[in-house]
Amino acid sequence: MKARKREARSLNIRGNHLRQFTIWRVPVKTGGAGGQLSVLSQNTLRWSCRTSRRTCNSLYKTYSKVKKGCIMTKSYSEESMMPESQDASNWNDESLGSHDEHDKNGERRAMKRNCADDDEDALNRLEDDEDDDDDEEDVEEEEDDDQKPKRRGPKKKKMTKARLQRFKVRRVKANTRERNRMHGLNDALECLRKVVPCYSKTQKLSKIETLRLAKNYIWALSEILRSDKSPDLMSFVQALCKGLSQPTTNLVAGCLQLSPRTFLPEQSQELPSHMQAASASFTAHPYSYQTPGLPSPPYGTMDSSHIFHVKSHPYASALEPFFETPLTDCTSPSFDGPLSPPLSVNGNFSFKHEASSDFEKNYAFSMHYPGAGLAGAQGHGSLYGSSAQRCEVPMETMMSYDGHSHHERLMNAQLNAIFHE
DNA sequence: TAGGCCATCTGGTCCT
DNA sequence: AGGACCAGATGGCCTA
Repeated sequence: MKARKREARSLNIRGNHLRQFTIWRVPVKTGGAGGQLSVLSQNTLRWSCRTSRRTCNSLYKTYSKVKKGCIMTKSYSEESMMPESQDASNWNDESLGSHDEHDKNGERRAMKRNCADDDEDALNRLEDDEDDDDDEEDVEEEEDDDQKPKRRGPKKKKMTKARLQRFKVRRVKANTRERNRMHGLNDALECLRKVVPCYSKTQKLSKIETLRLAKNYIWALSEILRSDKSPDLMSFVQALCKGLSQPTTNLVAGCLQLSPRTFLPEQSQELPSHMQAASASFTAHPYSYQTPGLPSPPYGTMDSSHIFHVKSHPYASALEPFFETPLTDCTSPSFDGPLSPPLSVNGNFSFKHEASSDFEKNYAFSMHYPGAGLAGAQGHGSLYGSSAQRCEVPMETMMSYDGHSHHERLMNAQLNAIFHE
């Protein structure tokens, strides 16, 4: 590594005033932030970085290889404009390196790896640790009488070897439970992804976007029930996309074969007058539905590859103004992932699966599908007409529905439903 | 290089 | 004591 000896100065780190250590400026281009490799002592190096935590860690991994056998510590500061002369004791400080016997993070990471690979192996390793502990004295609670005020209340029991082992085993089991719990949560979220009006296997909605879209979807369906009339497509999609990030909006637009430009609020003033009127009929609501200003990830601009294209549609000419590209354009790259539940604003359409998919093998049925998905299955179905129109598929079936092999047919059905009045 | 998203670990809190 | 739940911390992966 090329480092330039810069200067010698004193520094106060964690109350320890270090004098006359050498700073090596590491040539890292971080928009003026940069990093410094400080030689605190003969065998102690310190990586300081005026960047974000993520960048600091990344850079640390690179520059920690500079001098093997040394104790490496690192620190970072989010304030990239911090003057160089500023005391680094204010920086977020943490210790790293296997040489640091107080390295809690290193131990945590090691435990993480063990448990992630195999809990049994981790437990075996803990047993090995237990063997190692036999050579040591019992671990007692850390006491710094000079540094910290004495605690009130009952003293903690001494951490005997047996207690330590039980603690470790308990921790491993708790990690397993927590992992499983999060997996269950993710499974439920995946189910939710499949019942909101936008689903793609290759471009999954993020967790937060899935929740936002689901909330919007529920609200939009509720509004339909409340007003007892079908909204227009534009206002419905507007309601769906409120507060969503640009990529998610694009995805929803793609699922509906719309151009996001035609319904995004910021572009609404550019819409033709009849579209604005249509939007107002749905968005002006006594509940004063508001999505708080949510930060949208800087994913970039609209990606036309997400836009659905259908081969033909009976309402193509009527829909033409809403679409970014001609509906008859079948040469454009098609949307990789279709909708999961067929989206219907009024829930009047029906479709039948043909015996050509994996889905058919497991779910042979013909049903009238109220686009509400969950809502339709649970209670909104009766509001969409006779019992014959209700979804009579068990919830488990609904939740595991996967319509990837029918996306074009479903899309046609959806559009048919949306504009069938 | 920055930042978003995610999985995982961890310790605290609450409840049984 | 132990399980469920939660939030913070961390590193990996990915994209702009």
